[in-house]
Amino acid sequence: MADVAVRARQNRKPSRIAQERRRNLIDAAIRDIAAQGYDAVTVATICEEAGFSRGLIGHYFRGKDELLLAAVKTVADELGAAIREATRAAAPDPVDRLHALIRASFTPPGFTAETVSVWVSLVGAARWSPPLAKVYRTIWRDYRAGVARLLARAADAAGVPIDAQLTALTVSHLIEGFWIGWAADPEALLPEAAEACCHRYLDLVLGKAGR
Amino acid sequence: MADVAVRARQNRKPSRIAQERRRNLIDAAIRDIAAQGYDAVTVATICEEAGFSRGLIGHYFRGKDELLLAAVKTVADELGAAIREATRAAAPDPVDRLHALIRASFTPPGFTAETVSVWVSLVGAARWSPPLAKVYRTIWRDYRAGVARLLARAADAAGVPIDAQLTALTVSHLIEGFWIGWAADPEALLPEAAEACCHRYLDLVLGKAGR
Amino acid sequence: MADVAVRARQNRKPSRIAQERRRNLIDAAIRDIAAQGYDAVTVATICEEAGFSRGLIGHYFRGKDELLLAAVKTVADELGAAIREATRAAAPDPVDRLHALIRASFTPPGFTAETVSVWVSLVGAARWSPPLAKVYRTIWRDYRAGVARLLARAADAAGVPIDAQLTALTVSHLIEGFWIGWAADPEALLPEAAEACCHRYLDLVLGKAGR
Amino acid sequence: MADVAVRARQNRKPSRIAQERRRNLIDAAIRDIAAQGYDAVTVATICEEAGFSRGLIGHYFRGKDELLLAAVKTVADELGAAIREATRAAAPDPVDRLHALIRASFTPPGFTAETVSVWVSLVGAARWSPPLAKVYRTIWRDYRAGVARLLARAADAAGVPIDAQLTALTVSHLIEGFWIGWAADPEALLPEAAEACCHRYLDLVLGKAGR
DNA sequence: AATGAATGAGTCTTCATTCAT
DNA sequence: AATGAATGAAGACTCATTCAT
Repeated sequence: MADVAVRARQNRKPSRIAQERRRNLIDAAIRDIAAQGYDAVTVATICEEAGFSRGLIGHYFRGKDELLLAAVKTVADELGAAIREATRAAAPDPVDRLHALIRASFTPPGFTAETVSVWVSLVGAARWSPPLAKVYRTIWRDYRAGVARLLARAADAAGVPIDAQLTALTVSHLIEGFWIGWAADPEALLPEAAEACCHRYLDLVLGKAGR
Repeated sequence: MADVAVRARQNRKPSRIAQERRRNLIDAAIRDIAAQGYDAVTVATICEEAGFSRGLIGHYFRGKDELLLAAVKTVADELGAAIREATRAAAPDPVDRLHALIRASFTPPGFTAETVSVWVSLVGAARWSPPLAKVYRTIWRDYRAGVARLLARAADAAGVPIDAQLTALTVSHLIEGFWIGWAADPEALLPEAAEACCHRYLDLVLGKAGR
Repeated sequence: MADVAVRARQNRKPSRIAQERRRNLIDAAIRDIAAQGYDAVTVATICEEAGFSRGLIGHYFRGKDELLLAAVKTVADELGAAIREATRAAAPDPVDRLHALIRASFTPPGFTAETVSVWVSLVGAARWSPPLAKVYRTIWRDYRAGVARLLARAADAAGVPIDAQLTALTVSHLIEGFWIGWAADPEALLPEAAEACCHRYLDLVLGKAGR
Repeated sequence: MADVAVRARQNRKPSRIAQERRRNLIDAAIRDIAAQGYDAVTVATICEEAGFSRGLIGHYFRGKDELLLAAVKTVADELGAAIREATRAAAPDPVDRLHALIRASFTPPGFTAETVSVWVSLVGAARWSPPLAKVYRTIWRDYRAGVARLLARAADAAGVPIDAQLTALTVSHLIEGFWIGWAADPEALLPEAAEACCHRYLDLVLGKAGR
């Protein structure tokens, strides 16, 4: 059974090549989702995109669903990492960090056509797919918690009394709303404009002008 | 050819029964999308949900895609109408109207599991489907224009200088962000909380406290 | 889901046509097993044999396995019925009935290339397939019980003390052994010879000469 | 070409290691057939069972079919040998030898789960596979001839006039019937009971009581 | 107007086989 | 000698669509 082989490889020590192939396929899946849309993605198109034969997928994943889930997870992880990284790289001031977080949310590598496309797929399917729902919830919780922490500190420093939880909720969904809007109609919404709106909101909520 | 029949019915004068059947199928499609997710709907499940046989769809729609498109259009239209209606029903004061618009965005009949589910499907597929993209753009343009108009008047009345376009963009996507978030994980986000966040933002941007 | 349709049809009232199609496909499957061997049977070959398209199977069976199981059950049922019928049709004397049972085991309609081929498939797969094992056990239990009952009465009438259970076991497996042998190498074993051997054994065990 | 290598190894002088590997694979195939059923065996499962990698099979066999055929042949040979051996080891009296033959047919090493499983596979496929048919015919002919010879001598010694050919046919298929029955439903048929039935039949046919 | 029987293209999955290392 | 990565053909299954009744 292929199952056995897959599990053996996954549990023990995925060989270098196995890891590489999994990554090849995941990357191809991500590109394919971005290029054709989640619904149009096919085992055949993914493998072609990856430059391998159709059958290969069976060696490294239990099936199409597992590959797609892995792709979504990968994007979610890297997205989280990119934003965390950018935030950390900013000045220690919480306000600067929040602006850095916003900037990272609308510039590569966190924000790319691929990332957003996969994110939209995730969002669209999470409600009916427990595994996807879990991925969504995980990244979302971390994201919002980070924003809330920074907001609390920023408000404290600025002497502005805010509800950090609700404000974090607002910031998070504002960003998500722009993502979604951009995904649906990229020509109608410049990432720069979206980013500007978010910066403005932050300034506004922290009492630094900007409307 | 069935084509002829379809066109005849659609172009000339859709008989009462024809209109009713189309509506039956559209409603069933909407319910089905909400119940099973966009990817899982099939002609068979829709027709079963509608209480008709599989073959009926061919009499009233050119195919599955056309039915689904009609369903999305219907939701979009009714959503727009519901919000316009609620806005119009509010006091003439632009601020009140804006708050009414927000409230209508998170309460039935504009906001329901069905509406949101279909909306998510629309958003997720618009990028790769020109017809869906058109639907999305149309409703979005109207929505944003309405918000911008009200915002401009409200800011004027309040004597607060704001960029009505950018603020309208922000409000729109904030609401959309909450919609999407609720769709993906309904248990993590109460519509009431989302609505509250939007009201707050409005107050904030119009200089009426609230953080 | 096709499932729903299938179940609806199966549970409520399989329409005339549905019953007919199921039977068409079952018969085709039986012919196909006999013609090509169990391992070579394919959804495509069955449907072609039945004169229908590949997709039809999905309308009337949950899948290939269910169809094959139905085919085996059908053969088992008809085999049992054929033998019971022939036995019943014989003179009331238990010895006559036993000889009739043996004759029926080696002449149509109980004994045909189709019947035997399917039987061999059943036997070969029963050990690893619970559903097939159940079919096997059911028919076998009935068969053996019938033989044992007749044997007991026959021995009683003849005044010969025999162990009806063990003798029934012997008769049953003797017949089965001939079936299997004929299936494996039809040219090396005439059904008439096999039948003769069984009659002989019966005579022998009932004290009526024959070696 | 691998062909050349294979042929070279097979035709000229299979090296010690080559012989050993072939045997390893054959044994693994036999175990696998017994464990999972003929239909479920796979090159992958066989090689895993053997403790080697998937690719090894290509070095020692032309393909899966050849390996399976070799496995069946091996079982057939060893089965024949085991029974011949047991028969030969018995007292020279033909009756004793016949009983020894029967005993050997229901006790290891001739009769094991592996042997019987493979035998069932052979029987089930022989009709549609000339090579398997040949294996079946060969072993069967020898077996029956041996039984017939012993029977003739035994009947002669006992002064009982029997048709040695037909009786040998009966004995052979009786045993085969029990094998098959045990294979299909091991829990319903004790090998001891089967053996007892065969001994009884022998006694009966040779005029030594037992019913 | 409505049904549902039938089709067949499209997709996923399995697996024997090949072959470079 | 052995590995295991890769292939691609074959098969089962799904499902939108057609059409006779």
